[in-house]
Formats: sequence, C-alpha cells, structure tokens
Amino acid sequence: MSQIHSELQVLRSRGYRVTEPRKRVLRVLAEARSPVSPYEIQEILQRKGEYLNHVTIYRVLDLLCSLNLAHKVLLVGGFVKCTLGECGGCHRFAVCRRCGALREYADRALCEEESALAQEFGFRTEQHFSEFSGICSRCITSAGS
Amino acid sequence: MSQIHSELQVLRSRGYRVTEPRKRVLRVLAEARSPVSPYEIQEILQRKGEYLNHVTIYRVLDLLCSLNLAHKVLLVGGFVKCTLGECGGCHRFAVCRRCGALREYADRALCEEESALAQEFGFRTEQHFSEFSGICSRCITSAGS
DNA sequence: ATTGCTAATGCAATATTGTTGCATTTATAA
DNA sequence: TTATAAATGCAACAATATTGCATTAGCAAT
Repeated sequence: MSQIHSELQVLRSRGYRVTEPRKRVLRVLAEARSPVSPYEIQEILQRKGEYLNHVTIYRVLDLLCSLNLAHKVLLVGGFVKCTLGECGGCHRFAVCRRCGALREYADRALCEEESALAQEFGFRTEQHFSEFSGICSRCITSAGS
Repeated sequence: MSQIHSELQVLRSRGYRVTEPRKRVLRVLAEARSPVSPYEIQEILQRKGEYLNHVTIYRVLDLLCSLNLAHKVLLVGGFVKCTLGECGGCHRFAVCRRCGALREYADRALCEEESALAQEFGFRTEQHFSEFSGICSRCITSAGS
C-alpha cells in the first residue's frame, strides 16, 4: 500500500536503476511515523524477512537524499521520506520531543529573509537547515507539558 | 590569552566546579577558528601536552552546551564556543563549506516568525536549530565558486 | 594550612555509527 | 537472450559515543 511510485519514477528519469533494496528502503520510509536511522531500517526490514546489508542502506539513503526524495533530520539523526516534493523554500522540520513525530513544511518568504540576513555579513547561503524541537498538537492536547 | 573568564564565572555561579579539564576544553574552543569535534579537541590538547580522556571531553562539552556556553553545530558535527551570550532569538550558524569558518548570529524577529509559522499547525516550538551552508565573504573574494 | 566530602575525572570495556575495497549479482538496453 | 555497467554484499575497519566503577581533586568548613 505504500506510495513509492513517484519516487521510483524519479529514480528512473534520472538514470538510476529501480532495485529491490531501493524499493525496500523507500517502503520503510513511507511507512515510518518518525525519522528512522539506517540501523533501524535494517531492523524493520529484518522483521519483514527482508534482509539488507547496512552498507547498502547507507548508500540508498545517500542517493535518496541527493535526489531530495528523503532528508536527514540532524536533530535526531534519522531519515524521513520527503513529503513536499518540489516547492518554494527549503524544507523545514518540526520534531516533537515527546512522541518523536515529525512535520515537514516550507516557506519561501522565510527562506529569503534568512538568506538576506546572512548576506548582511557577506555570506552567500546555499543550503538552509532549519529544525525545531517542541511539542506537536497531538501531544499538547493529550497531556500537559 | 584566551578569554574564558566569563565562562568560568558562569560555571561557579551555577554551582559547578572550575576544573582543569573544563578550562582546557574552553581554551581550545576559544582558540578554534571553526567547529571542533571531541576527538579533535583531544588531539589539539595532546599537541600542547595536555592529555584528557575523551570521555571527559564529552562530558565537559555536554555541560557547556547545557549552560549555553558552547553549541553543537549539527551540520559539521563539531562544537563551538558561544560568541553571543544571552540575546534575543535563537543562535544561528552560517558555515562556510569552503574554509569551514563559522559565523554565529541571532535575530529575534526571525525566530518569532518561525515559531508563528509552526504554530499554524499546532506545534509549540521550544528550540530552534538553524544552520546555513554556503560561502563566507572571505572565500567569495579570494576565489570563484 | 588541613581535612572531609562529593563532584569530577580516568580507565576499561563496549556499543553505536559510518566508511572502504573488492568480488559477485542484477537491472536494463541492445 | 545476452552483454555490461551499475548496484549490492561481504569483510574489515575507522570513527564516534556511552556506561560503570575506582580514583582524584575542587571547594567549603574548620
């Protein structure tokens, strides 16, 4: 049921092969509710009876990130499938410190403001990394703090 | 010559002891031009004839970060001494991908905008992590690309 | 100064995470 | 169906990080 068709299309269109390992990693990312590390991906696959060498997982993740099909969330050291696709502005992440859930979003204006601010001291911004830690809406309502 | 007096004051005022390892790590951070990893700190100290166990370095860095005297730069996995102190807005980093130099700055308005944006989908932001990768002013002038 | 107490450090062992080179396999085009 | 280059698996290793416990040393009180 996992939605990985468009990702496979991107792979093909960029000249990369559609392989079983790549499909497996993509499926795990698609089904995950929060960022997963390479070794977590390996464990999840093993439970499904789908073994993958961890080196392969690292390489697949590198490729997916280079194509912007996935992102590495620095705050938690895990990977997520991109939920936005092409859009204006860099991709930002709000990570719930309670349940670990992640929300991805983008805002072009904010990005431009950030770049402008950096340019004030002569810095030419190429990539933004913007992650927030806090409490998501579900956790706010379900419990205090 | 390194300026670590105010940091030592903070340690004392918060009830932490001022120890030789803490002073050594603070001095290395103060003298570093770009983020340094725990093991890099160990190497730098060794060259000075000041050995520290890496576990100690990890623990000192944890403490310094918890007191906001230092920050971990996620993009490069290294640590820097805080150059701002108490100020409005979260501390942001511009990392030059060419020379590795780092510039820290803050902007309260930007922070509030970001928080407001996250609040639109019910997220209560507690901490911002915002890092930019690009080219610093010195590298722009010294060479192309 | 000296002493006592507790925080802080060092050490050893181990866990986790990430990388490299090379032989083998497999997706894709012809 | 076959050729071939890309992709994977394996093995070894490198780098990074954590834990428990014995020892040391900073600091407050004398």
